[in-house]
Amino acid sequence: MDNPHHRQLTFFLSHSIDHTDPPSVKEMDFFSTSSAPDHKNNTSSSDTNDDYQKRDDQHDTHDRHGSITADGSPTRATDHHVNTGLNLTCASAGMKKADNSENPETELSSLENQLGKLQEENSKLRSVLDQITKNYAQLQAQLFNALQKQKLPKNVETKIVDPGASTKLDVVNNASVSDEKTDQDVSVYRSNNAEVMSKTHDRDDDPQLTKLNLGKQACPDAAEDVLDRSSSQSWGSSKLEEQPKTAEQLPAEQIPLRKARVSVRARSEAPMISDGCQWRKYGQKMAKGNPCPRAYYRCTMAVGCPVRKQVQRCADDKAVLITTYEGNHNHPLPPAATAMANTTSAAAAMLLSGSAAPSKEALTNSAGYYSSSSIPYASMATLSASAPFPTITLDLTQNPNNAMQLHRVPAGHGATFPLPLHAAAAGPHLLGHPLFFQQKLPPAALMPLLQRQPSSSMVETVSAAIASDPNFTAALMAAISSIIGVPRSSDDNNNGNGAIPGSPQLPQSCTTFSTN
DNA sequence: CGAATTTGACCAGCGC
DNA sequence: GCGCTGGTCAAATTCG
Repeated sequence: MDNPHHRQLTFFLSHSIDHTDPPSVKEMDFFSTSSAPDHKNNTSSSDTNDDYQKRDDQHDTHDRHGSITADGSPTRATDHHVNTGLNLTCASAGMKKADNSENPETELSSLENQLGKLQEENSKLRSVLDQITKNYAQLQAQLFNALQKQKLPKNVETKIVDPGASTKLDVVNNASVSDEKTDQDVSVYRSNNAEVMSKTHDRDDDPQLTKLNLGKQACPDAAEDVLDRSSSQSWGSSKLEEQPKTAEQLPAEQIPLRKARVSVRARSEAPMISDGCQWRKYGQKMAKGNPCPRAYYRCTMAVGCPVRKQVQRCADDKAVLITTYEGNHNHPLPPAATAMANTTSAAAAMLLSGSAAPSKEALTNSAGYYSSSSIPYASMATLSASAPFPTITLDLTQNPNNAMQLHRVPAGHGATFPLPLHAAAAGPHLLGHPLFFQQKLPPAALMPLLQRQPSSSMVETVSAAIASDPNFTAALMAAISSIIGVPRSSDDNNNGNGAIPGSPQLPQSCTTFSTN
């Protein structure tokens, strides 16, 4: 919104580090980001997008000064004000000085040539990025198709009305998760995955979505798309909305998904963690077994936004704030809110896809695999069936060595399967990957991902931040989702370090490191 | 005065 | 059918 190019700029900048870029790359709009020497380490939440815009304006002003000189303005003194600390600008200034004795028209044509090269370079980068995104989406769609053929020999409709087909879930969730609807919905989700992928490009008629698709990664997009359906329909239980038909009455692709909830546990003294969204409290209840009331909030950033969240303090440890998100936003989000939304969407998508796929043995096997590996910071995946909805919990209350735990709480008995997941080290690539729990994905297939784990410095940085500041939760989400959702929507122009009020911002290095 | 919050009532789902 | 519980509504209240 404020700066539609910001995300893209960040992407390019992060890659320009490793390459010998032509000066043109540095001179592009990247001024706004690279010219701010304090930007990388800027931890001020007041550094809003407006500030970036102001900086852009200032640089534009400088550029205009330069153009004045290029036009042969007699006031050559403006050359001395051009130095913004940018190499290219300096080089240009130096070049101008060197060309002072030459014809201004020659200088102008030279600048035009450079501009042309810049545009050409930008165009190439855009096309490369677009191509990568498309390839990723295609590969993911193919993978889902392959998994479908592997695990869904029956056609979708047959599967939906076949209660006996719930054995997959039963393996995971034990006998208590024989919920037929859950199985149906999950099955539909899985069957729709490929369709979701393809629809990523079917929505190009939406101007805004077209922008988003330019650089969107398929995984989070698919997750959000799926959850879009889930949220908009699952929350349709409201009296104000039309009741969805039963599974048997609807075509497979129209069957609403089972609600997936994403719960975030974080230590915080504040009554509510800041996630960048605007919420309105609409109810409060005393929940059974917890002396602390549960507060109900709905998103008020757009009329009809289906997203709800529940906030409650943990009965065992009242310092722990449990925030449960449900649904997906139907409107553009500010960077901070996008971060959280991406994270919860990715987690929910992973839950939905994973709950249908993994077997107990698979979890155990994978646990054995990972626990036998030398991956530090292993955590656990918890399966339970007490919840009416499959719930995934991002536990940020643990010690720094277990900065983030992943608990899957579908239904039942509270059985715990050891599934080491080091979200910070193994990377949100896995955390947000719907296939992470797929038992038929050989461990070897995950190795490349695991090998991409960031250095310990990243881990330590995040972990230390979490340990030192409970409000870091939202910022961590921003960092995670900045990786999961790279690149994100055009209005997400804060390098993934959304301006979360009261929350410290992640060093840019985190995002840059993980992206590469 | 409008927006946000509080709080009791209401409804639906579920288990007995 | 009844009671319990979770979730939502909406009038009343509070706040800025």
